[in-house]
Amino acid sequence: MSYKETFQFRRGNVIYTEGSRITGCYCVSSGIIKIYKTGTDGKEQIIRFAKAGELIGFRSVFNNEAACTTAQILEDSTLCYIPGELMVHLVKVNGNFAMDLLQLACKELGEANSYITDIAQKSVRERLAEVLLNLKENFGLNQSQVLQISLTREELANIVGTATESVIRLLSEFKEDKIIELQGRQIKIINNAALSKLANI
Amino acid sequence: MSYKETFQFRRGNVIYTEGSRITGCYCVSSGIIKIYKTGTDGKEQIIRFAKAGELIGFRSVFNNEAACTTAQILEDSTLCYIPGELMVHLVKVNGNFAMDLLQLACKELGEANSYITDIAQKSVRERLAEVLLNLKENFGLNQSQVLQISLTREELANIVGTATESVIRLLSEFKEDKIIELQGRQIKIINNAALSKLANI
DNA sequence: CGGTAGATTGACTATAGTCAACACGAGTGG
DNA sequence: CCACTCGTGTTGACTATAGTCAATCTACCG
Repeated sequence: MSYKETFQFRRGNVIYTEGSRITGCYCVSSGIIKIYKTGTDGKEQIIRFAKAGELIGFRSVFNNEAACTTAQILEDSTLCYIPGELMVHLVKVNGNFAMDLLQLACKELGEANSYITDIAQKSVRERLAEVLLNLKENFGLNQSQVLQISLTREELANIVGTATESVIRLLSEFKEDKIIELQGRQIKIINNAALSKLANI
Repeated sequence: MSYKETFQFRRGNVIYTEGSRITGCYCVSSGIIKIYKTGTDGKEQIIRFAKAGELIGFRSVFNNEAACTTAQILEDSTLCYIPGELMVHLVKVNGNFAMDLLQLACKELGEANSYITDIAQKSVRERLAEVLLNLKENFGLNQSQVLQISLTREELANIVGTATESVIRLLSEFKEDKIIELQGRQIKIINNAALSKLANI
């Protein structure tokens, strides 16, 4: 694909910033990207993570608007850049490509709607349990049942939509109840059923 | 357009229910539709309203999934039904149609992301103020500055993501502060600037 | 070895949810 | 015509949940 250029990025690098113009999207070859919005008081709200095979930045490209989120590397990544004009061109001439993208956008929309309902209606405890299950679903566990994504307590709080201290207290509680084990940022899931129950899904 | 059929619906009618299969989408000719999800405890979370010119149900059609929301008539409506196969066909053969839909999905996605951040980070007071401003933006005011959409207190609560009683108390507060006036379900906005300030946008 | 970022804990507070009682008006059926 | 019910709105009292602030603690890094 002569149109694609690949780039390497390291943890902490910012791919694009909320409010900036972007000229294309990126397809993730490897690594993990954190996509977040910044609230009025400066607090991050993590919207989602993107991993290998996923596409970021397409919303701004199609709407021809400034980015409404910031994309930052969580784990060293390789990304392919795809120019906006190419994306638009492909959508216009290739019906299947258009359908794929539409399905992608609709999938994210469905997830966003669930997220809204959860944040609006569930307790922080329920949401944290659910977030752990989602992370397990998306990133899996290694052979020792440890979540294959490393997040600070603050980042966890910024997914759940709560204060860092609340996450810390709840994680300790889950640990007390033998649902998880903690070792620094490593979170080991030992009682999946209990977690599902806590999440109240 | 021989493919289109139009239907009349009355307040309270349900167009489709969360979990059900739908075979096409509806384009709103007139009226207002309430789109909501039901949380685990049965509480409605209103995701958005659709009014004349807007399209509902396309997410399920493109993803070929059960509906993830319920669509219910808030104000008597006329809707055009568009079969799913036609939508998919048009996306595949008409590049501009595909782009339009993609832009629509992306627009909703951007709004959903903002909504997530707001619910996660703002207080109920701020969110209620913001909701009133959004309703004004989307449905306008009549000549007496009254919001052109009539919602129960419970529905307001189900947009904001809070308890009915909290909405009632906050509306009374806004009234005390001469920001709005209330007459049953009619909400008159008298101090827009104060409302914006409260919403902390 | 000092410095820094992140993690943890305790104490306190505020925000918002719950529960219960009551008000009010629109319809309904005796 | 009147009692009644139902849905909605309102208010008060209480409670619980979660946020804030401050003090440490820890690990890692230069």
